[in-house]
This record gives sequence, structure tokens and C-alpha cells, in this order.
Amino acid sequence: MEKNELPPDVALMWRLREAPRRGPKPSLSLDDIVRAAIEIADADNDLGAVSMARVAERLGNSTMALYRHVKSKDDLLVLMSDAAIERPDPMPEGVDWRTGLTFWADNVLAAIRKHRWYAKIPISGPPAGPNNLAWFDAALGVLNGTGLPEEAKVGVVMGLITYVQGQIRVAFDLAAGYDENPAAFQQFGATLRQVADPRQYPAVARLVEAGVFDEVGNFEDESDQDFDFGLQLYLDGVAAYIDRVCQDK
Amino acid sequence: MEKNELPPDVALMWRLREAPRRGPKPSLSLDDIVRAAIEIADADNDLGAVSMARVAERLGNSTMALYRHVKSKDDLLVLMSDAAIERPDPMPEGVDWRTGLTFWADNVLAAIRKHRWYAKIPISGPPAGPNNLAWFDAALGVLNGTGLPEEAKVGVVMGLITYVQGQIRVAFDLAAGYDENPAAFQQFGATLRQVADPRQYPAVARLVEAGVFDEVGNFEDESDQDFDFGLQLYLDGVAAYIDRVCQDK
DNA sequence: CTAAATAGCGTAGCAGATACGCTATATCGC
DNA sequence: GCGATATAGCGTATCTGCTACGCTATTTAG
Repeated sequence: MEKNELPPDVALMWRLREAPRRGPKPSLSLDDIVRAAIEIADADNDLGAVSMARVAERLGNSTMALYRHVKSKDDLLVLMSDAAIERPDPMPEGVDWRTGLTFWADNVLAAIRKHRWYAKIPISGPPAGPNNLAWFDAALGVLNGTGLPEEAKVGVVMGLITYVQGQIRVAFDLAAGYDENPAAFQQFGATLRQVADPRQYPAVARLVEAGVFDEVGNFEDESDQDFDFGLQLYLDGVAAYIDRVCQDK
Repeated sequence: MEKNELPPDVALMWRLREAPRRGPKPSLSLDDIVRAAIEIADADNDLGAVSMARVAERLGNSTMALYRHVKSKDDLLVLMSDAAIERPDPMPEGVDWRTGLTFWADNVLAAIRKHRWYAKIPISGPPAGPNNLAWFDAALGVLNGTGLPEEAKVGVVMGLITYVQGQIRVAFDLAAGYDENPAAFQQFGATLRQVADPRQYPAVARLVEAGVFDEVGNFEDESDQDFDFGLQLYLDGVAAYIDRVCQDK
């Protein structure tokens, strides 16, 4: 298996292009481009604000110059997503797996909260970027002490990733919607009250009756609490699973 | 609280526009438009194929005619997403909560698998469409026999929704990527072998050593298995939670 | 010194969303 | 009935954005 058999986009992500020999010195670097794109997305808090023209403008270059460094805009988005999550914070020494995974999950959310547009980037392939891989590695490493077989570790981590990705999609997309139109959220209880016919939606109607939707607290706090509640339920399940597997040994 | 205080997009979704009095008979209906848009997205298996022009063409109308029925394309997307998930299958009689939630989750996945583009539609507000609400209601209803307080039911269901949304994002986005470029997936193991330096990525390197990425089975089957594994872990956690709460009583 | 490879860029084509205003049509109040 | 009025459909035009193509200048291999 040779180096050149790597798919070109992966090679790009790992910065594995062999140094070119002839031609003018590049005035742009891939890192500059990715950084500029991230800055634009951050500044506007909106992935839609990233256009090739705007990225080029920020770098003082022409639009088409970017295409010497990325194959397409989609390419750039993938590079942005790997760059934006950076690296996980170092895991505290000697923590048990449960503390470690909770730390990890909170860490992911904190990293992505800095770049809310992350949720909007299409996942087009396996997570092959260096930063993504570092996160994956960190989560796996936490399970080293558990005695789970490798396959099982992957399953547990995949489940965790799935849950975290769900939170990213649900909570961050919603947060973007909230910024755009807070009224829709504040009216949600009232809307349901009008629209949730108790015959068709008995369980929802009961919630409305119980006033569950009436107090509108801090949006982010609540979604963090919901996330943590669900996460702990999942980890309870993992704990039971570890007991089960290790008992058999 | 009057009917007219509903946000206009919500009113649209619930088809609550009062019958207009004057003007020509509409030759287009909102339902036609939404149905046509869904058919296009399904046929191309790609949300990007849905353009206002193409939807109009399929209906034999001009592009701009659509704008008499939807405010914007984003509006149309939201309507599509609520319409596409239809209603949940009726819950089998007398099932326990665990069977019920598993049934529900599998049901969601099956419903969305018919419309893979669903994952790409931005969530811009609380899930206020009639079909979405029906799903929410169904999941809540399953927990009726458990004795959990209303707030706790919401938490459990929100966690489940989060996990399911994660699966939708991860698995379905990946499936789309797979269709586009299967090679990237088949090479994934080999790619990691080259790129996963054991010093930087010890846990991943161990997986590679163990050959976890070597056999490439059926993509959808595997992702279903992963989903179910994680789901059962979560439900184990819910079971423990229910025990805890009901013991206190 | 010449050939080859490469960086940047100007132009242009194409697709897509949608604002605006026009025309025809149906209904309301009289 | 009859005008006033609101509404449906649509043609045109504008604006934004991605990117193919080809030119020029630059650098280095041989």
C-alpha cells in the first residue's frame, strides 16, 4: 500500500502533498484559506456567509486563486470541519471511564459551541481528518481499563458519538433558529395549547395541561441539562454492559 | 389567545389559513407543491435537486406561482420535512414501555429511510408540525404506564430523540457519502493504517492492529446493528432510572 | 537557456432564489 | 348587476454563487 493510493481529499486533510518543485511560490497556503473561511463563518455565525468570493477577498486574492488549493467548496467545508474542532483537551490523569466519557462529551460540545455552523456541514465520508481521529482516539482510550474487547469499545463509542451528534443537530440547529426568531419559541407553549387537540395528541395535551412548556428558561442551560440527563442514562446502560461482560470472564 | 396569533409558518403547516374570499380559484394547492417537492427529492435521492423551478415545472406552472403558496424555499423545506415523516404506525396493543420505545425508534428510522434527504433539512424551530407532534405524542404515550412524572417523561423522550437524530445524521449522511464515493469507505481501513501513527493515536492504532476495520460488510446492516446496540444501552439506563424513581414512591 | 510545471487571475457561463409589477379572475358590498 | 378589491399566475430582471477555461508570470530542472 503506497502513499499515493490515499484519496486526494484525505491527503489534503493530512497535508501530505509532496513539495512541488517548479512554478511560482504560493502566496496562499491551505491553512490560510481554511482559517479565513472559519473566521468568516464564526463572525457571521452562519455557514451561508462563507462563499469562495468572500474567503478570497479576506485573503486579498481573487476567487479563482483558491481553486489551486482546494478542489471545490465542499472540499473546503470538510477541511473547515476538521480544523474547527481542534484537539480534545488532555484527559485528566487516572479518571475512571465514566468520568472520562462525560468529560469527553462535554468537551466536544464546548468545542463545537465555538463554531455553531459545524452542525450544518455535511458528513460525506468516514471521519478521516487528524483532529477527528484524535477525538475518536481519546474516547476509545478512556475505555482501556474496562476490559471490554475492542469491538465492544467501538460500539460504545459509536453510540456516544451518535448521541452527541444528535445533540449537536438538535440543540445547535435550534439555537440558530432561536437567534433568528425567538418569538416562535416563546409562543411554543401557547401554540401547542391551540393546536394540540387532546383527542389526537393525548400525551402532549397532558404535558400542556401540566404546564411543562410554560416557563421559558435559559435556552442553552436547559438544553445542556437535557443533554446531561440523557448522557447519564446512556452511561448507566454502558455500566450495566461492562458489568455483564466482565462477569462472564 | 386568538387563532391569528399563531406564527404564519405554523398556521401554514396546520393548514389553518381561512378560506380566501375573492380572486381566481387557485390551480395549485399547497399539498400539491409539497408532494411534488418530495417526489423530486425522492427521485434524485438528493435535496439539492429540489429547486423552485423544478417543482413548478413538475406541476406545469411557472416558478413564481409557487410563491403565492409558500413564503420562501426554506418554508417549503419545513413543510416537506413534516409531510415526509407521515404518521407513526399504530403502537401494538399492550406493549411494555421498552418494547414500545424500541418499536418507535425503529419506526422512525424506517420512515426516514424512505426520504434520506430528511437529515439535510435544517431544523429552524420547535417541532410544531402535525406529524412531528404525532410522533412526539406516540413516544410520550408509551411511558404512561411507568409512573414517571411528566417532566421526566419529556427528558427520557428528548434523550431518545437526540439519539435517533444522531443516527439520522451520522448514518444517513454517511450513506449518501457512500453512494457518492464507495471507494473512500472500502479504503478506510487501509487509510487508517497509513495515517494512524501509534504514538499519536494509540487506541485507534490498536483497533487497526486488531483488524476491526478490515471486513467491510453491508453498510446499512452494520449501521442498524450499531444503532440498536446503542439504543439498548440507553434503554437499560432508562430502566434503571424508572426503578430508581418508582422505588422512592 | 529552454522547457515544463505551477500560481494567480479575468472572464464568462450557468444555476438558483426571489422582488416587482402586470393581467385576468372571482367575490363582496351596494 | 356593477364597480371596487383582493388574489392567482406569470414574465422579466436582478443578485448571488460556483466553477470551467485559458492566459500570463514565475520558478526551477536539466
